[in-house]
Amino acid sequence: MSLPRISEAEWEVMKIIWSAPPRTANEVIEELEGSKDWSPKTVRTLIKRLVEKQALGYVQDGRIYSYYPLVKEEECVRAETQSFLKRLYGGTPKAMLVHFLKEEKLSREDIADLKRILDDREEKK
Amino acid sequence: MSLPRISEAEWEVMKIIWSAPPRTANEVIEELEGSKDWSPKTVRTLIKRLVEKQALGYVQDGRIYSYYPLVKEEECVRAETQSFLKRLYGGTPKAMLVHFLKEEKLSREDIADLKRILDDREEKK
DNA sequence: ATTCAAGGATTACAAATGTAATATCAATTT
DNA sequence: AAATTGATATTACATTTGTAATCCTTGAAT
Repeated sequence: MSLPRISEAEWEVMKIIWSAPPRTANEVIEELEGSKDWSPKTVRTLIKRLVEKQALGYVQDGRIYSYYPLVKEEECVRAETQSFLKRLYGGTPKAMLVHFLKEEKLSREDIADLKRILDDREEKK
Repeated sequence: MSLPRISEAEWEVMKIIWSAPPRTANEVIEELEGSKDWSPKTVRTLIKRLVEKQALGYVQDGRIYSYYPLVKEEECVRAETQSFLKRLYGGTPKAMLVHFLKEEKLSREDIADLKRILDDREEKK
């Protein structure tokens, strides 16, 4: 089963549903209210498209639908990440890591954690 | 000056022109022949759109144009990366870094390099 | 001078995306 | 029973993107 292509706006919806499925349309709409300035109609359109793409399924309870993911978050994240990596960094993770480690905001603690992970890997070799 | 939005296909063109500007359309077409199965017309369309978006400028030599970037690669990469991070990882790079540092193929040398980068950052604090 | 080929310019056209508005249907309220 | 309300379903419409094809122009070949 191949993963559907999830657009930028659709990701916002998926993230909410992944975070605690199943969700009704209104729950999604409400949760998006803080972050996005979308009309409820817009959100419903996004949900509908995700159902068409078979990224979401639903169960009906009376006249209310509750939507749940048909695709796993990790898989979608991995696929997106691969495509992103390939597009921007020629597919090799190291260039990307260098960029991130150099440029992105990391706390001192984050840095310590990351170093520990690298140490760990070195030992296992 | 705000960065233009560069589409997936357009990135392929930009990467080539960034790598050694300026480039003629034919040079870009030729270089893409190996990796992409695009008609020369398609590549020209992409170039034209990038000019419209003011991602590329050109100099004319006779009837041949040579295209050069109007936007910096690092800036575009950073912008794309930010948007990607925000979309998939809620804006915090750490989760992603952990994943990659743990899972991706890295040589012992890569690991050493990465550690050095982290050390460097720590000192600058 | 005429023709032709190769650039660039213009046009094409469907699918995806952002961003809704309108229509319909059923349950709840009066 | 009629009206209202609040779900879902259908329709809308501009922009972006992928993927070219056709048209126009000019320098080169004959």
